[in-house]
Amino acid sequence: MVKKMHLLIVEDEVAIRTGLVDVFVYHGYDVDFAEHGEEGLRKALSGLYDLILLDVMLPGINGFEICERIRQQDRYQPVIMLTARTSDEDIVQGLTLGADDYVSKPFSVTQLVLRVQAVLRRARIGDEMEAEIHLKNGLLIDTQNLCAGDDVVFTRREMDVLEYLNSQSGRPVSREELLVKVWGYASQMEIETRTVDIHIAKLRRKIEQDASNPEVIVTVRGAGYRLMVSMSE
Amino acid sequence: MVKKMHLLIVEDEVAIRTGLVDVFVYHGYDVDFAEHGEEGLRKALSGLYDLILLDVMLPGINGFEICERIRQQDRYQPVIMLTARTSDEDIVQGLTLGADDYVSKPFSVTQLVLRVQAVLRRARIGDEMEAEIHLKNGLLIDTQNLCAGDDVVFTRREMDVLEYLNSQSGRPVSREELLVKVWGYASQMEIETRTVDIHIAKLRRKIEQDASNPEVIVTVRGAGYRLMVSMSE
DNA sequence: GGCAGGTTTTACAAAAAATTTACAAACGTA
DNA sequence: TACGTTTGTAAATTTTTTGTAAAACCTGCC
Repeated sequence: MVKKMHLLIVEDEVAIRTGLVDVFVYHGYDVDFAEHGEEGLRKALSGLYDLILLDVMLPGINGFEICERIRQQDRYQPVIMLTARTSDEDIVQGLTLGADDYVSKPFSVTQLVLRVQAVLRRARIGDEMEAEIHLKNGLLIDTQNLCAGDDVVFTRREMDVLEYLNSQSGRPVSREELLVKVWGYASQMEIETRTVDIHIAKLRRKIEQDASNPEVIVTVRGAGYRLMVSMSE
Repeated sequence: MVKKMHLLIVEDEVAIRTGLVDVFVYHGYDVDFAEHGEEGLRKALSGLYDLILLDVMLPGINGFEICERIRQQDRYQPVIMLTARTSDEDIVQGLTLGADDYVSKPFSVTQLVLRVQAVLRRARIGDEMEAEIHLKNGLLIDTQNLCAGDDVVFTRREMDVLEYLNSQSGRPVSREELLVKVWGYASQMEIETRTVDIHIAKLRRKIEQDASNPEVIVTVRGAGYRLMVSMSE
């Protein structure tokens, strides 16, 4: 079964925003939105979304800035820019700042849906999971067989967590992000569970030299967990 | 030794078709082709090809339809769609109908070769069926005669399962994959049958020393079943 | 029809995994 | 130091996955 894609729509005009939300919900996406630049930036940087639709003209921080900031954090986060301006300078700027596509208002809604799908598909191509993960402490994880070494075996969920942490290469990943990306929770809902912590604890018992003094899955207080992999590649 | 990959090219324009055939033959593929939709559909459904290149604009049945029919039969059959149309409708339809990739004409030939390679790599094909399977416990399976040793005989279905597990050389294979590849289930719909487990249990009773402690067909919980073959080759 | 061999469903038990709960410990901060 | 917050984790509980016996179901055959 294919997991629901999570979109973030950053758009201040109410009519357009609600329209877009409806359309994408109708098409089966999980949709969250932001009404101004600050909120947009904060949510965009949370790592919770598979794709971000970004209006250029926003009160507060503008779309270009947000896009630039996103790129600083995550080179691969898909972003599509929306704008009323049609001048070529904008397009160029949007692209050089790293948007994956650029749609001018007024746009056809089907058009936009299609572009979103295209960008998501393209993003998935470079998304192949690794067969092996080399941890900082030398342990070699076999992601296919859910094991490491001769006597360490992982459950499906544990491996999913490891793989996701690994895919974010060294960045601390929040519990919320894990719940969305690994567990498939919808991003908006209030979450009240400790299951992530429990899984981290179990993983640590399996992969750390000294589980009470973790060196591979490091806690970044207030931010999340961070996987330390071998530096040799 | 790696098996030659078999491609099917479904394309009505002679120039493009022969060009593509030449290119892929040059790159070491076994290539067959079809000139119109009906022939394409028939050949595509034969299950003989590792990958199908499908033009969208065809006389008779169009590429989308063919793709849809292929998907009904085999969820994992790799398909790449080719099209001259650049309208977004095509893209979306191709994607929702399940093509693995989508290349717009005019395309660069190297591009296309690369995409083909990428899709094939992802599809993990390339293992041929063997006449004999040497199991880890020394048992020698005669796949032609559906037997092993003097008094172990297999049913057709049991042998198909064994052969498919063997073709995936040590990788755990999920129930779902077995249902698609061996039973021919097509759908992405929720599957609700225990028949795979039952067949595994029967196989174990025939090939394992101690069926309640399997060493040849190993369960990888959360991932599937994995066949352990003799290491001497 | 009845039979035989093979396949699939059903039903239940056992095992494993996921999650909640509850409490303790660590941390940041005033 | 005292306080609220975040994190760690043992134990209990719930849910899911797996194994398998037995019954039901095919399908071709006499």
